[in-house]
Amino acid sequence: MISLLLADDHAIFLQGLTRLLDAWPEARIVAMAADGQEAWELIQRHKPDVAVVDIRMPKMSGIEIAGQVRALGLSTRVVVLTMHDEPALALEAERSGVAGYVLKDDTFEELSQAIEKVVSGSRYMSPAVSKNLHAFRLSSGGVTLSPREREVLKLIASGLSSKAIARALDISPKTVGTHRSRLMAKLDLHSVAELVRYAVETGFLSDK
Amino acid sequence: MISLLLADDHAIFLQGLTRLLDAWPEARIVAMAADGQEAWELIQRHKPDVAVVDIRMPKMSGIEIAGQVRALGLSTRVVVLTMHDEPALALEAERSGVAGYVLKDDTFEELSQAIEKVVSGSRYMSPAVSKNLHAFRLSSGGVTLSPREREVLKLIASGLSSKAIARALDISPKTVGTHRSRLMAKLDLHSVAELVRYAVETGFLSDK
DNA sequence: TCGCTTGTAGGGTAATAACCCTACAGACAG
DNA sequence: CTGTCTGTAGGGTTATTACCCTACAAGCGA
Repeated sequence: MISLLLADDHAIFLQGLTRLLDAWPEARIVAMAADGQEAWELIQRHKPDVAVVDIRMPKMSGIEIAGQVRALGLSTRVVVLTMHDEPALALEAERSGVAGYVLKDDTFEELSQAIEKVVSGSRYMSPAVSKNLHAFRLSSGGVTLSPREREVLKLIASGLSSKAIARALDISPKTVGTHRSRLMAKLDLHSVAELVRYAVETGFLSDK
Repeated sequence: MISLLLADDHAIFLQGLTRLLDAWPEARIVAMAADGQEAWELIQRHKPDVAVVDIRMPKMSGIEIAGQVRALGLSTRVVVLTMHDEPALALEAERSGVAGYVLKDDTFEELSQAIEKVVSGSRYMSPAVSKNLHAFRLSSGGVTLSPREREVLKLIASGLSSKAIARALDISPKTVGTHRSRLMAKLDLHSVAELVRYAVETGFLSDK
């Protein structure tokens, strides 16, 4: 019997998912959470076999949870459930030690399969995502943004000007400009508008 | 017995919701759809009492469906289910004739209440949203963007420069600038970055 | 009819962004 | 220990944006 923790900030979704999993004999739900921090605390307390967590949650993202789980060497396997079929996010998840990656527009069968897969020790990625991820890697998209670049990107996407970002980070506006240029070069984007769109769509603002 | 149509592009969510509604004796699900267009066709065919639809769906948004339902004078009441507690979207929904507005982070009880409410002829809006909507209206946020302004906003958020937008719409870059200024004045935003963020977050790109 | 909004377009100026460089210290990987 | 990446910062130029105006015809609602 697989012990499960579920975390999602959308109550209706959580309720529905609970029903689906209740009807699945392989697993037993041992805890539920409505935000990331709560989920993380419950994982430490209950040490479930698998934690099924949303990526986009208040306080702490599913990816951060996976990072913590790995950092503390817990045996819990993390399966993230997300709406966005976003290669950049999937890459991020992979790097954080996420064991399973399932889309909300996959079916429940896909999810239960993922859960079984990850308890057996392997990784599972929704076919739709892995296909895109592959294409993404090939298309020179396998870029890694440095922590500082992420930080700057987040601020750009928040609507701050270079000058404002410079003040916020206590660096020169020229340095902000350099970071912006490098971001644009790496991502092959050519205007703030595109950067902001990229950031919002890949969840830079709300997730991390 | 209330007849229902469900539409959501997230299969897991739809499956979970189905379980929840199956266990609710008041209603019977007569049709389900995975995208907006399919939902709209099934509404015309089955004429359900209530259509519970996601806002953000491929091909056709829940708001567009509500508009069509009203345009054809169908008796079906539309309840939109959305993740985003976004006053601008709620206003848009209200104007399109949506009868109920429920957030995915409300509970199922909230949804069933909304369904009962709308069949009885009244409107239902999730308390969290109506609170924000009220604040939004007061805070001079009750702005209406003209069709042309929406169009320009969409292009700005797509990453096009004024010059490019001018070419696309076959108008002068100066006119684009005027639209941009008016958008910024109306929305109290002061940079493309903020406009793009606003557009993406209120779903201008993917929803409408 | 009067006022308001819309869509169009222009003249200005100042600030910012976008793109070109260079430079250098520290980290880290091969 | 040599090369690449990162974070820092500067000098340039040009393009674009942001913010001032004005203007006018069309439409719409009071």
